[in-house]
Amino acid sequence: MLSTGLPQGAMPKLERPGPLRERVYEALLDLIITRALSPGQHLVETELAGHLGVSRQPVREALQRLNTEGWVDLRPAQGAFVHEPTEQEADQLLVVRALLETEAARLAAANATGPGVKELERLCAVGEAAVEADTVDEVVAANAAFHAYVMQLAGNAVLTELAAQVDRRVRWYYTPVARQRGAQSWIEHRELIAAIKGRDEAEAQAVMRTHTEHTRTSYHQRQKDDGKG
Amino acid sequence: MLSTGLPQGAMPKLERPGPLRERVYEALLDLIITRALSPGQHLVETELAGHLGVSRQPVREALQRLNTEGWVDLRPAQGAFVHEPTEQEADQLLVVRALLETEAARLAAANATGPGVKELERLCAVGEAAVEADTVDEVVAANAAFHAYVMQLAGNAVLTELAAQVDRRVRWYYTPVARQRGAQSWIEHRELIAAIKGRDEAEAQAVMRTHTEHTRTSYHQRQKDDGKG
DNA sequence: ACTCAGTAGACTGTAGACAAAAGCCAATCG
DNA sequence: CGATTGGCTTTTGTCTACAGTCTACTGAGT
Repeated sequence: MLSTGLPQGAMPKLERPGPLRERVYEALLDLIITRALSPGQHLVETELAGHLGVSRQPVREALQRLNTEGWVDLRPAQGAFVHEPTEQEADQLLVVRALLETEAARLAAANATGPGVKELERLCAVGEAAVEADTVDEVVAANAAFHAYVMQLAGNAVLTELAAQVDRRVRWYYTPVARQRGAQSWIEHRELIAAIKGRDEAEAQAVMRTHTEHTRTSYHQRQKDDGKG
Repeated sequence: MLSTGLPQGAMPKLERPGPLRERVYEALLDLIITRALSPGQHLVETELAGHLGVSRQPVREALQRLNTEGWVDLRPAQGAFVHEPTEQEADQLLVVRALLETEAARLAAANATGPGVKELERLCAVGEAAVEADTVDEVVAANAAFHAYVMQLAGNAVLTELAAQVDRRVRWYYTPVARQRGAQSWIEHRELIAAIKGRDEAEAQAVMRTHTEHTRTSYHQRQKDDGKG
């Protein structure tokens, strides 16, 4: 029992810098996602280390983790290259993402609670406001938050972990498309909330499948537009 | 053009040792799966390094990869501990595995080819022979090979990658159970082959779902049996 | 007898140095 | 003129050393 009488909530959780490799990992991942490092680019350990002000070791560890997660390709005795996404791979990622999200929607409907639905509605409102304001970054963020919360409601940590990885990579390919179907997307989110609220697993599953399928179609449409533009 | 007249097929592909971290990774993973390293055990870098005859660095890199894949827990400034599987986590893994395998079955049915079905039948025969001979290790291996080939027929590399990871972890929990339902399992495999051969996506999906569900039930049954002892 | 401070040990986290492998370019020979 | 071989440069792969941090034990004080 603590006898200090310190207010529990006020503990500032004094920030530990945490392992360097973590921060290097996040820094590099950010650089890749924002296209500051373009696909196919050769990443030299000493350069990155010097640029980030650390030694080679944390850089190496970060690169290896990025390798296992598919962000960079690590060719033996030659170095790290930013992964080059292919059309085929993008499609496969979308298929898997659809699968995981659909299952999450079903489980969310099965486990739905009052507060959970309430939070979903709040997140949805945030997203709709962002669409109204036409602020792309916030729309993307709100979309991610909404899907993440559905995933959380599913209550399956393994599923969540996998979906997080797949989602980030999908979003890497998909960011330019986000704007195109802003409004329609949030209408479908509303439908999903209704299904979850009614604890209708089949309906939630169907809605999410349609939703992700629309995203996939939108992506392919974008590809065609780029081709002719 | 090679003018040396060397026989092309006879090139022994002289084995490159490959990166040390890879071999350390495989060695450690093997030790974990075979329970030579028991769950919760504290892994000391210097010990492992000395025991394997290498320096700490490759060991570190291997441990970090094992960490991202969920085999060990890496507590900061304290070291690596072999992950301790919980009942809940096992169930969640089985759910995800069922999901991935079911989708693979559907895709395999969609993409089925003559040679592919033929190979499935061959693998199934191998498995049935192993069951007949009652050689546990071979049954497990044949089962893994069969499911891996179904996955390959699905033709989705991302799905394959994820399923491989999940499968290995499931099998870690599940190995002691494998023996119990040897025969029934291969009957269901035959049903799956029939569905794929007929290119009936819905049927393949349903069969695989039932199949994985049986595995899950079997696992829980085993848990109860262990409990009563 | 119990609690708490102080201290010593062990292990990880990070940095720097050395050695080996792969790619590249130029010079040489057919 | 083309192909090959040799050396050179660059980059990774590995090892050793040092500093920071956490844990556990010991000993005194209440």
